[in-house]
Amino acid sequence: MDAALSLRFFPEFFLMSVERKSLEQREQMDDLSRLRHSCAHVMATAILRLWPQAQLAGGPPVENGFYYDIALDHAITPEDFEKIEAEMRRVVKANEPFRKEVVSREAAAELARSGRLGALSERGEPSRFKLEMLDDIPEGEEISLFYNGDFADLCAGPHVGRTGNCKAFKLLSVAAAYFKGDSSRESLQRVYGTCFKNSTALREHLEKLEEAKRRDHRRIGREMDLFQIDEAVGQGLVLWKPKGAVIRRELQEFITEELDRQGYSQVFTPHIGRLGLYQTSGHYPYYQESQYPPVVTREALKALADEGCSCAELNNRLEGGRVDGFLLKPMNCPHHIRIFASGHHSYRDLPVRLAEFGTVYRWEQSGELGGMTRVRGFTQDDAHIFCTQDQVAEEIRGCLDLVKVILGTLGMEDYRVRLSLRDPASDKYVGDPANWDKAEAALRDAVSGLGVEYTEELGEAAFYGPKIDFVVKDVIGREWQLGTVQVDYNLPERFDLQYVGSDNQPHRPVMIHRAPFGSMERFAGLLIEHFAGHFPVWLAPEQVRVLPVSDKTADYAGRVRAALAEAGVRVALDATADKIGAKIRRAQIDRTPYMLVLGPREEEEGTVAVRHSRRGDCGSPKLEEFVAMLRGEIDGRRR
RNA sequence: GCCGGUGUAGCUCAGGGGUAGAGCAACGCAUUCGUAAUGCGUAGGUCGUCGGUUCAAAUCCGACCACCGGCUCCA
Repeated sequence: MDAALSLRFFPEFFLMSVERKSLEQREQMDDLSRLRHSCAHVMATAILRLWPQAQLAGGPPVENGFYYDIALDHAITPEDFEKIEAEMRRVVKANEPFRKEVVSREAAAELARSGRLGALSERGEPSRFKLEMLDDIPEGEEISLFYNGDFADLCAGPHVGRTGNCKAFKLLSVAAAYFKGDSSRESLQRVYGTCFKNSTALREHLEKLEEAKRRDHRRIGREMDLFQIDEAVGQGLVLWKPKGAVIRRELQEFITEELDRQGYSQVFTPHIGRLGLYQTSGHYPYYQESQYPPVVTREALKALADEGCSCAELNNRLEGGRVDGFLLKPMNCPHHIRIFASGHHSYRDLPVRLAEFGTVYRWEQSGELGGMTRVRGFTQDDAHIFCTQDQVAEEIRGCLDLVKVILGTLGMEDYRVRLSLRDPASDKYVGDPANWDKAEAALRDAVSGLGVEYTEELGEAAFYGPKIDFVVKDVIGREWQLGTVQVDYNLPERFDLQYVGSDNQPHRPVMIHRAPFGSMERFAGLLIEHFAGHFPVWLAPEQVRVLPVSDKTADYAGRVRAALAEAGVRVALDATADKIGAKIRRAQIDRTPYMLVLGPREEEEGTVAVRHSRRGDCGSPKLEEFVAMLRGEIDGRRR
């Protein structure tokens, strides 16, 4: 439900592994994917030479490489990589041709039963995964095998000509993956590797991975002292430290200005709400798994104790929502809805737009937590719009404009837009189908007017309404949902919301959930990576650092610092006895955008020697000129 | 939650059954210096936690916790 601002995550490799490609798509598979797919076979060949009993599942190419899923009693570790790679090099050197053979379903099944598929020879054990994968191939589709040397695999291809083409490869990691992505099935070892046309391209890719590590928001967050996640406080709970808090404050001010411009009303609501509120909304008890357990009142606890209620019974009643208490809010909409519901509304009052930086809590699985992008408590730049069906289109346009302005100002242009529509064949959706048609048309209309590419995904809508998501990639290529705009026909119904129309009759308003950042935590994390910590001046925790060349200009440096502070600039003074080179190096490492080098020359002329952390030497303007220039850059939120 | 890996000073890391190591950062002293590291010195750690084996555990074993990668999930 709400989803409003659900933080969704679609690993591309997962999609690729479960999607069945059409024949045409396979034909079009680009050269690099083909090469990587072949390299996966080379790796499988090598692994089977080392461990002939290995059972292979699937081994497709993925965005930056390939993997192969393997069941094996020996746990493959990075220490094995060298051994496997050495064996792979032998396979490559042998330059075996990839040979395709189209076979009947029965012939393939026979080979799988004899253990010959995904193997170097017949084995005592059947190729159990291949057998099942064979069953998944639709009737009528061609069934083909690929051979290289002794290795035979069930595979639709296509492949490169010979193993000798896979020259530049490297194994990267090993991880677990469930067979067919089903957590109730066997857990397999997934060995990841990458392959390029030549060693130069491979080296460049590996350097890119190293660079990505340096940009990782967890690393930069620590280096720049922006935030921490403290074991003593709790997993997935972010502490914004003073410097990180500056960034968040600036972002919130920025968005608040935009909201004021667009006619939003700001509200504040508490972090908790009564269980009944969430029973009305439908979030409790159905989504208990992803919530912190309720805060039960003393009275309720005492009554249960007096009754001699057992722990098991208490658990039952809690799960059934039969114990009174409060919930840490998993979303903000119910609170906002109650504000809307507190008064009568004429159609003339609509739309009502209630905005809040609202902090919500969700019990994410421990294995899913990480950095700022997946946490258990986060603040959404949330708002709920209550409007008539006729106003939906216009409101959606406004929401998208907002997202676009925000991402544009920050220069985050590398996102994709996903339009999630209902599955016409399903009947799980609430609301009038005619209204759905209108809402979907309005969303499509708005998003196509945005001037960015988008994909329509049927069946991806929430049951309560269609939505638009802005998805960006982090530094290691994982996709994260940021901004979202969602239409909701469900909650107005559940809370029996009404307004009086021009016909003097009660009508049901439509709700729109939207959050341009998604959450402050996730957004800040991705922003850190986007800028590699080199924030534009308006966001930088420390905007200017004053660097006297020696103690002789300490007084002048002090006056410059004071003048800047007076002008509302976040400025620091490096009064250490270090040489100027060391001071510059330190400011550079701290990613302070502007450094002012002040020596006798500047003091005499009333100037400042300006150095920018990325642009280098920017000349020596008069102090007043620099202040004016800086204020313009800050106030204009220029990048 | 699942599989695997990791956990030694604030950070990056070495070491490894017998008194805990380096570089950077911090602190002190000297240096007063012009665009990415001045020199010398000082201080800093129950080696993630708990338990076991041992004369002796940071080191070996087990459990737990946290982090990293992936899987699953994500109203």
